[in-house]
Amino acid sequence: MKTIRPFTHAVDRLNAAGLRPTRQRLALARLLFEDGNRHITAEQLHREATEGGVKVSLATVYNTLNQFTEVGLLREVAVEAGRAYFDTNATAHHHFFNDDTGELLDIPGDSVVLSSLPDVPENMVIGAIDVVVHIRNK
Amino acid sequence: MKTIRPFTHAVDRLNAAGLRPTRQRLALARLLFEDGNRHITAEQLHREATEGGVKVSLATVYNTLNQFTEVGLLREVAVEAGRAYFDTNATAHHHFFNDDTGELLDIPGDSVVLSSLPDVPENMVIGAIDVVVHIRNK
DNA sequence: GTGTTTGCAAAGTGTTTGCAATTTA
DNA sequence: TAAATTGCAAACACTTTGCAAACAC
Repeated sequence: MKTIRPFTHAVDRLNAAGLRPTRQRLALARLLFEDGNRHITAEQLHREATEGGVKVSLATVYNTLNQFTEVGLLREVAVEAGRAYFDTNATAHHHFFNDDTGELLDIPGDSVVLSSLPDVPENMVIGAIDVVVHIRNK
Repeated sequence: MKTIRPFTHAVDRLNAAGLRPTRQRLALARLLFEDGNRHITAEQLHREATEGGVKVSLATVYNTLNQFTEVGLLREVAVEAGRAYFDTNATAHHHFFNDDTGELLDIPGDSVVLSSLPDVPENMVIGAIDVVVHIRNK
């Protein structure tokens, strides 16, 4: 055994999520999950797959990212209108967004903490909380 | 004088920002700023203007919203990919976003406070900080 | 075999842009 | 009248969808 994988194999992830481990989904899952936390757009993932010799259409990349998000494997992060970012870390955490480059970055550890939660309007519940700290070159 | 305006007149705002007070910009500025804090998309503002008898093209609404944002009259809030929201309160504050209805709402007062700011990557500065609390019907 | 998934191309959103006509200063 | 602004339509960027062919179980 050469490497220690932090999580299960891609096949197991897909099975656990009830998604058939097709060639395309497996390849995308490996790209997404085998290198730790990633922040990626559909175009980026498609390019990576293609350059890595994986034949998959852009439409399938979109569909797959959406499916993965639905089953909780990914989290979608809203940072700018017009482009969807997906985060392989689906647990609660926050982000830097580089407005110059479009790069999305985890904010390490607990260095941002919300000191209190607001009162939520009547009959509503809180879903996700997104904190995006926009940064740019000095 | 019938009403007390919390801020200057639309004309003055535009002049102060170095934008010519054209018929379209004046009408849009009134819709945006005369009723206090608003959260609005280009489509919504265009519909409002049209229904209120103001003739203005959707393209001009987009251009105007972008110009207003550039000069600091508005703030753009990223809440979901694919749609831009503009906030007439350009000062630092946070938002509820109703995932069911697409409605964007100020979080009142200081009920959310970031207890500490993260260390920013080398040679970078913090621009805006967006906190979006997603809510939905119970 | 049967139901699922894929790829393609077409369609769908939301937004920006080129340019002639209009408006503003 | 010179420069800025507008409206229209076309272009754009990103994403979704319909459907026949390919695939997984």
